[in-house]
Amino acid sequence: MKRKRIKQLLDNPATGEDVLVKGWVRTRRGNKNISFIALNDGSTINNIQVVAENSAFDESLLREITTGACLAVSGKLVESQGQGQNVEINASSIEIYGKCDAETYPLQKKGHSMEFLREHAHLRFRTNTFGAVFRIRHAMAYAIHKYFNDRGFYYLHTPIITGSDAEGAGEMFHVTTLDLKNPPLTETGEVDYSRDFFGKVTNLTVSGQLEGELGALSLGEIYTFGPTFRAENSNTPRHLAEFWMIEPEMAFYDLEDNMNLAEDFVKYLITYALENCSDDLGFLNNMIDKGLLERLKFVVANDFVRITYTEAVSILTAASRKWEYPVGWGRDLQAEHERYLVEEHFKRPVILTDYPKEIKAFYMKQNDDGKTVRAMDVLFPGIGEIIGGSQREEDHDKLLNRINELNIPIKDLWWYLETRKFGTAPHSGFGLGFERLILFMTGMSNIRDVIPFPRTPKNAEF
RNA sequence: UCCUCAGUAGCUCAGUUGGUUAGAGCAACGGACUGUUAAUCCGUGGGUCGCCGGUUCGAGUCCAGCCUGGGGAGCCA
Repeated sequence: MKRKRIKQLLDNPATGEDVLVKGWVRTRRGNKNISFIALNDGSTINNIQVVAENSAFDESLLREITTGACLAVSGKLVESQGQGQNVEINASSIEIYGKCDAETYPLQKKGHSMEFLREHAHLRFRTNTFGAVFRIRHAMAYAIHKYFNDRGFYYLHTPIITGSDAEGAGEMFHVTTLDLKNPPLTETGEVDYSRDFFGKVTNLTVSGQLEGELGALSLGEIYTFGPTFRAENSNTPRHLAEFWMIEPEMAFYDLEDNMNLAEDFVKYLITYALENCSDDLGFLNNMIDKGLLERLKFVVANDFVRITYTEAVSILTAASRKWEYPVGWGRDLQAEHERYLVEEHFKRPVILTDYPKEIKAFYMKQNDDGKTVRAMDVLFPGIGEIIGGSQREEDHDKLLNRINELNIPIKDLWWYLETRKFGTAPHSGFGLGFERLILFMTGMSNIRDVIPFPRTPKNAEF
């Protein structure tokens, strides 16, 4: 008999048929006559109830059906006599693939703290919460590719190892094959990277943007979706040392087009989840965050507020409120300021644009006022900046001047500058932090719980 | 990295001004129960009190250092 997924049985229950399911025991209840086994195979958050008449099975086999054990069960799918489910399987045979010693298995029938489960990341997939989170994570990854593919964007693979040290997005992880105990040295006593694997200093990428621009300036619209690495000593519920980022980059888009895309994109993803992950979202809404569904629907239904940095500073200055950090034109906005705008003043997602050039990256398009750049940050309730992007500076000389002002070594960026020399074009793009999106989508509160194996300072277990 | 809180049974926690043998609920295990839904009821076992020093007649409790984790901040996505 061919195995059926539990999702399939529950979605289209063909009662009366013999079925075969395989999965892991969530709980087993019963008395000396009958056993009820809740079985889950990961296809859905819902379990199927297996009913076994104890007299039909060896006592030793029944004893081994404990929480966590892996079973193959065949039997007839019937309407349930009990209240909690529509259908159940009357087991005719049970095979135990993997026993699970109840005395040493870390997961219990009852709830565990997120911290405890994080330390058991190899097993936490077996919980309802993490099953839901990682099914949603998958659905979002798929929806991202679908969104862009349907709109003529090309998926571009930008390098993970980079020789460019000029992206300026944070501390980088060094990549080397040199013997750290005994590295080759130059005459002046420095490490001689010309004898390293790539013949130069290399790092793990902090962004695929610069390479993404190269693709956009010929392919038109591209996006990247890959791992990103930051060696910052950040210890917060919103930061990872290894995370996934989506970076679309579009020729002929100005900042307005860029904002329109970002807003449409995020709303599409939320809508996709609402339509395709309702069981998992419903569970998370009940167990993790009672306001989750309401918030997701609200974001889809309402326009994002769009204001300039300068307008935001005015609002913050006028707010009758004490700031821990001062507000003033030219200062970067702090978390408390962003939170006020999103969660109190506007009570909806906010896109801030046209920041002072001093607090933004070198590649952003300079406005005519000489003071601001065509930047945009999309701020979300609860998680802060979910998207950061800009129109890019396409003017070769303006870009070169800015690079020189910031003392960025041109030898690392000659190829980037050449795109402005040969057939330059107005273009824009942004970066969306995938895990921050998943935080918002699931109502989870710590970013370490929305990536299967989090990498953070002092933690690379599993 | 800074601020702050915490670390006691498998899990979640209590533990009095420092004082004899460190407790509870849940889980596990044994038993009862004719269909259970985080089943229920009765019973049993289970401890390097994060680590290392110090103070003291005596430290889970007080002090110093370190480690780990949570929350907040910075950096950012």
